[in-house]
Amino acid sequence: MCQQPEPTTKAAKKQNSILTNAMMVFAKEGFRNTDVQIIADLAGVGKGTVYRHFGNKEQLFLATAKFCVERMSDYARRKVLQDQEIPNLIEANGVPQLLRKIMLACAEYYQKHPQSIEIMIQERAEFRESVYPTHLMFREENRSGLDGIMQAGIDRGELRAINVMQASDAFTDLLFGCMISGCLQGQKGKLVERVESAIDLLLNGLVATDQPSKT
Amino acid sequence: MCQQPEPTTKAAKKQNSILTNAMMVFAKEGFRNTDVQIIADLAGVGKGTVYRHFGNKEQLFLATAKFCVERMSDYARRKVLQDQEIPNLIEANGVPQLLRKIMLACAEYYQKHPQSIEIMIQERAEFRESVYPTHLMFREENRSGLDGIMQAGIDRGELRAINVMQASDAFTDLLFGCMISGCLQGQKGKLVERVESAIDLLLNGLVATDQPSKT
Amino acid sequence: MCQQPEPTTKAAKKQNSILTNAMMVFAKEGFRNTDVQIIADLAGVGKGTVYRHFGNKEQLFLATAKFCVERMSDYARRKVLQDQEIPNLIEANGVPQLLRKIMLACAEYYQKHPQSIEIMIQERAEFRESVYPTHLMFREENRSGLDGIMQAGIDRGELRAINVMQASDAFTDLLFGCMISGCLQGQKGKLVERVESAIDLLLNGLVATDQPSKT
Amino acid sequence: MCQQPEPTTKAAKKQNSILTNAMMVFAKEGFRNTDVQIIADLAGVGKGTVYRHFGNKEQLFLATAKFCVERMSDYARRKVLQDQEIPNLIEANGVPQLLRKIMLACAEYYQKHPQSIEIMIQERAEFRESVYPTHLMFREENRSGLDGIMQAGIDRGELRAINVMQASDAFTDLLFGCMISGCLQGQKGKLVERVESAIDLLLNGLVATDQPSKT
DNA sequence: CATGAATGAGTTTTCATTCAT
DNA sequence: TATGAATGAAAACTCATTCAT
Repeated sequence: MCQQPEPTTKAAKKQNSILTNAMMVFAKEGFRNTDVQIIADLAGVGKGTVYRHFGNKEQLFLATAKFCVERMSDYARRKVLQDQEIPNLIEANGVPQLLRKIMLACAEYYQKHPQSIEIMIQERAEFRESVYPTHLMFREENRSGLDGIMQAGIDRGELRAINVMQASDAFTDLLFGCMISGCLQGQKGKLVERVESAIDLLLNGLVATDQPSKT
Repeated sequence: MCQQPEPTTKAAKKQNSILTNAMMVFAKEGFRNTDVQIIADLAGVGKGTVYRHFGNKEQLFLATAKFCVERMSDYARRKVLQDQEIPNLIEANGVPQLLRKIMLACAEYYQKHPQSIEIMIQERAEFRESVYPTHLMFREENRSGLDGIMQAGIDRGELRAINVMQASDAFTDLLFGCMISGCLQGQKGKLVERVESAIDLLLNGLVATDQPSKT
Repeated sequence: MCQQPEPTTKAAKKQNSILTNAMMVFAKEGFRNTDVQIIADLAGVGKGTVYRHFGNKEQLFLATAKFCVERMSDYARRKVLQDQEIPNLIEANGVPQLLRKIMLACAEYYQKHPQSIEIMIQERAEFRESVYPTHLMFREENRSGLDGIMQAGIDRGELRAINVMQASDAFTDLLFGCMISGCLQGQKGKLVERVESAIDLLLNGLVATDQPSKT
Repeated sequence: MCQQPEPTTKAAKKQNSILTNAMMVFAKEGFRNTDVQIIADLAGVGKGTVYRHFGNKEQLFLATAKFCVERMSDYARRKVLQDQEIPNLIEANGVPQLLRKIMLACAEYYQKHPQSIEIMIQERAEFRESVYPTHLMFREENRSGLDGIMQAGIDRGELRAINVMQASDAFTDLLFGCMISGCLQGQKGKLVERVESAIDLLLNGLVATDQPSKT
């Protein structure tokens, strides 16, 4: 389960090999530090072939970033949905638990593939506003999903009557922050743990709930 | 109030001018994309002078990052403390409010100086684990302060009996995430707003507190 | 006769062209004074091509030095041997005459190609002990030949019972000295003459042979 | 005995210190590789002072070369003459022995101060024909002396009736060759030995003197 | 006179991109 | 279609020389 489907055509296999190796090298060396020749060598193709397939280094990188996000997305979707529909999952888990599962699924993927984190950072660092970052596009696409789940949580009385968009942002920002700052100093292996703790705090809050009585 | 003290000696002024311009250019172009010549030109000095002062491009960048973090730190300290002691502030504001103020002070600085955010991202992207990132060192230095405030909050019954280290991490990760993902697409001007909303959610939680009664 | 065989493949021709021009420029300007761009321009290739073929300036220079020594070696070998075996030559000429011919063949080459002398000096000046100089390697390879001829001379009663290694050294040192100090002030055209005179003196000695009778 | 007289005035001492350190650095690093700053630092003066005294790097180097040759010359003169006149020395030693002593005195100096050899090579490599090399000027100045001694040797029947100029050249060329090629591979300590053997061969010749009997 | 900070011309080297085979 | 040799623009860095203090 949770395996990537293998590409079938020969051309697709070659593309896949290039992207896989590009991911490794870009993650290890950074975008500017990466020599396309190295990627071509690792993929076992000529440099010209890389350019034929992806146009230029920038597009190769962006394709790599997209590749990473899609793999993450696939992984999380399979992991969370497991062939069920969102409403069923809400019913079965309750919204808070479902939100937790979604975040943890993402964290799990990134913990297994820390290269994806590097790619994401490289993309942000190199392309800033000039290219709409792949992972933000991913977030945008999935925002409505997250927003919908949150709204359901409010409707079901499981969540406070918060602003769903702000809450979605807080969720993803928190995930981001954990990934970027938390994966240094050998902490890469503890990403899931860190995200879990952070999400629990976000769900339940830091302030003592019997606080009002104090007033 | 909240102004940087100006450097007095001539040499310090020159260093300051180089760093200020370096900050602008590195933030705009990214580390690898920056030609040191441009910084020298903007600072009104020869390229040799830049190298004389900072050794090489890498050290120039790291000095710039340190410069940014120190300015942020000074700003937040002045803004939050206002010549008072932490215990007094806790007494006067309560812990949740104080935590809010600290985060907002940081957010305010970064909203005013979005270049600092870029510098931070560039540092992470370029130097990864090889150099202990300046902003993480800053965080490390200040962690004990944040931890202490949280502990006081628990002792005072204002915060739940959470793990203070995890909570500190969650706070800073959230701030990070907001800065990095939120400052795109013209949202740089809304950083404070975004952080404010996120911190409120983290403080109060998403889950409805009267939830148990529903069961 | 005594012509270099031309390289056949296209790649070899290009390498040859680069080396030939490198020899000219290095000899004229010196190693440190030479801009690789100039060599590339003269060879009619891009600078990148030069680096592609030779790695860096240092290796380009060392390849040039090797190129020079090999050409000299080929020239001298063809000139002296003329398709005969050493023993035959000894028989036909006698050892002193053969030694003379060898030295003169080398001198002839250097007189025709004074650039080779410059390259040799540059190599010694720039790389000192760090790289085992090309021409010393050449000497080492050919020492045994020279030693053998000398030993034959002693055996045949043509040479005094000298130490053959010391004598070989003296021969080559003398050639060296003539080349380096003698090729200044327009004396380059007289190298053969100078070597010839010096070798004759070395062969026959300066001291009057009827000297003993004076005692 | 054989000590350099110390400079007396303050300015002269400073010049001397600069030259001594320049000799060390130029010999170790080569002319182009040497940073004038290093020399200034070692001499304990400002870089400006070096330029004030010597004009530019080239002139500093040439002054250093001159300094080296003069020290060598002084050393050899003191060592050979020992307060006597040339005619007396000829009378006392005979010409062949005197020539030997002269060469060995030079060799001794260079063996003690191999840096001087490097300086000589650097000068030749860097300045070629453009500047009349210091050591060749030295040779020119002393040629008449050597020529005179040789002529005396011929007149006294100690030397064959050779061409004295050619013989002088052969002597110095041989010394040169020994110095330049012989002082590699840790052989610097054996320079005197090598020169001694070479000079003996040059004096006595390689060809067997009873050769005529063979006819 | 002495100093050493400032300068910028000059060089090496890399690597994205092209295009002839 | 695939290749990889060729290219040259671009950038980091050095250091001889100057000159204000």
